Amino acid sequence: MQRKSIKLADVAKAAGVSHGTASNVFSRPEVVRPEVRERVLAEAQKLGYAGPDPRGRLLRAGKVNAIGVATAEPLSYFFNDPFARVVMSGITQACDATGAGISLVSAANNEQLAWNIQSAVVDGFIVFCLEGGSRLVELTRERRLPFVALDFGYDDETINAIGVDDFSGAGMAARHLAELGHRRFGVLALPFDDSGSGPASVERALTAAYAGTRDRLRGYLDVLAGFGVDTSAVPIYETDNDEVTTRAGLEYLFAFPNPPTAVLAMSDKVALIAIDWFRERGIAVPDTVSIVGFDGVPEGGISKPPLTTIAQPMEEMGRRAVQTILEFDGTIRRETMELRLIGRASTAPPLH
Amino acid sequence: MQRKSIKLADVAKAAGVSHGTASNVFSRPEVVRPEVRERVLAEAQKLGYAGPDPRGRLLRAGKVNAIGVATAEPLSYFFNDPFARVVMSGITQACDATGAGISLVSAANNEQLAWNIQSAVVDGFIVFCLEGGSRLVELTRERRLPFVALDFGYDDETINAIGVDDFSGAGMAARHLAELGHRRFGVLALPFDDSGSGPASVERALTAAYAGTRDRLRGYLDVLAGFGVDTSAVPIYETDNDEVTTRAGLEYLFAFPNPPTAVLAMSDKVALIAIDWFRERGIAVPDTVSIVGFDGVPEGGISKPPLTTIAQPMEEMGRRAVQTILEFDGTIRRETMELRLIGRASTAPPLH
DNA sequence: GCAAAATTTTGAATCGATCCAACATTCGTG
DNA sequence: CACGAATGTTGGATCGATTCAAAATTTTGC
Repeated sequence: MQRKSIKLADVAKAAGVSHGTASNVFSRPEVVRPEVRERVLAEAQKLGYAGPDPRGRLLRAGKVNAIGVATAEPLSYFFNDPFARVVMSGITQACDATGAGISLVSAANNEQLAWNIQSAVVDGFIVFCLEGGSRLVELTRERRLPFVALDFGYDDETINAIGVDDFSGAGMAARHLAELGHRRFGVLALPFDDSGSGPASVERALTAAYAGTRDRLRGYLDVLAGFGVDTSAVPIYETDNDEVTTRAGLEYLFAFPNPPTAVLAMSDKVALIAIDWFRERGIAVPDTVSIVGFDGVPEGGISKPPLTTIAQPMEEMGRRAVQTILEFDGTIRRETMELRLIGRASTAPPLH
Repeated sequence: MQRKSIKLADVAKAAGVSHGTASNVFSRPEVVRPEVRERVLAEAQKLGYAGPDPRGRLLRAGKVNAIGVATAEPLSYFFNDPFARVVMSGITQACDATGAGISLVSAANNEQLAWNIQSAVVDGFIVFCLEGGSRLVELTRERRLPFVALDFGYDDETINAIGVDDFSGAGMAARHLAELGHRRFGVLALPFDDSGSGPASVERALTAAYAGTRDRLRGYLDVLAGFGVDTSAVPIYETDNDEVTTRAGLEYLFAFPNPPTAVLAMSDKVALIAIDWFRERGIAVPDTVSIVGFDGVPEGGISKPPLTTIAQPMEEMGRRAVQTILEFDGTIRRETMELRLIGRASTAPPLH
């Protein structure tokens, strides 16, 4: 805009006062004599001074009053993914209440991500730990700012985390179906590690790198075993939590001679894709097949049929995350939030 | 964390090099001898140095590589409002492509807002101009950074803006209904100014402070007049674009002895609330009443019945906004985006 | 072995503010 | 009028880095 940007010192000089006084005019106006204040303000106006540059202020001030929200997904994730959106909703509530700002941090490639995390001007980070979360956590840790991992997919006890009890949550889903009378199951899993999708053996699944996925699977199988199901025969398909791999997973599960009467999906997203797939093939839900999701996203309430699911208190998690950052005092805080079975119309007793 | 935070100078001293060299180790590693680099890095590690503080860097560097997105609504608006979400989706796409970050700026009260805008560390602003937009624009203008107003609700030719042709868009909606044969209309308007909701006269509406609302109304009436409708008799209700006032508006419109067969809603949000209201009362849409919305939010595609609407290219607007900021060269850019009628099942010829 | 060229390192200047101890001025009061 | 208190103003120090011209060192060429 200007040839060279005006700074506070220029204004001070023009008004014939010290820069200290000029600074006071803007940051503590009551301390300077009205007459002088007017003069400085007038001069600032004349020079086209844009007001104290936050960069300068920031350097001096301790805190920024903004928190960073980081993910390894592209930025659009925050606005398009249902889970993220609900969590963000909770985060914004807490930020609105305390007047804190939000910086969205993310990047397409890893290098960008590192840079973006290193250069975010924030008081702390909330990290969405999805696949590849551990790298993100390392990057964030290096900033040595308070940060909290959301949805901890692994068990590093040295960082703040807010997560859920995947094991017992999955158990609730399995028990719900088993109590309805189901005995033939299929599992649509989330990624076990970075290696891609496909059918998975129980052994592989139980030694998965991603603790969240692993615990959910353990939760399923543990309960099913209690109901006398031969868990080693339960087909498991590892999806990428996307449409293509979920559909591939369904083809796999329903190619068996004795297909499942109940599907355990590790995310609502996968479950909703499955419901579409069933409809397309004329497979009745819940009459022919029951399905339970995981997460509790709003979309699950309006699908046809509405989805039975294990709901995470997403908004609450977002709010807690902000609190954890703002109130951080050096002691690690790890919270496990309650999961809740929401029984809707996608589950029913098996026909036979 | 630390008693006192480690800075680059400390590391430099510890490693026995100048701070200039220490700086190079981090920002241009290739320029310093490997041996020295290792030593500095090792020392940094030992001291627990968190890497160059972005605040310091920022002061020196010209640009921040982040853009601010501002609104007078609370932060949750960005994640809960359908219109905002789709626009944000476009904004994030453009930011992802260029590697820019996003800071969300907003505040519950006006004072906070001013402060937040003044202290946002960004290269420019995208301003969501809703009600109260002009104050927001003034605040932003004072920062003397590039900024672009989205959905320009008023006609200040001195600022960048990306908007739509409200007049002709509204005309499309009205023509669609008129051509179906409708002659009795009701209008659910957005706010005309800050003064609250209620029935509005045509005169008041046509002199409204908010140009967007005014132009949409003019667009409706202009076309309707062309079809021989007595526009002075068309009931208009000013809503706050929320549930309560929309329902009040519907009570008003449908209390007339000869109620409308077609409703012109100035936003999809209002239109979708209306559809709910109709269903609750057993009023068939589109058989008894047709309704056209405005905006083209995704929800309109899955309502029952799906909503006929005037769609704004929201994602594209978001993308353009980012470009406008990043490519700003001092020349004002005002873009008018194309609107498009999406005909869906909420409109049909009147029964009689 | 030495001058010239290439590579590294140095340290002062700068970015734009805020803070604060010291100094200056004004005011009230006996 | 003098003195202490109250109120305003000053300018140096600081926040934490980057930059760049100049100085120091190493390498190259002959």
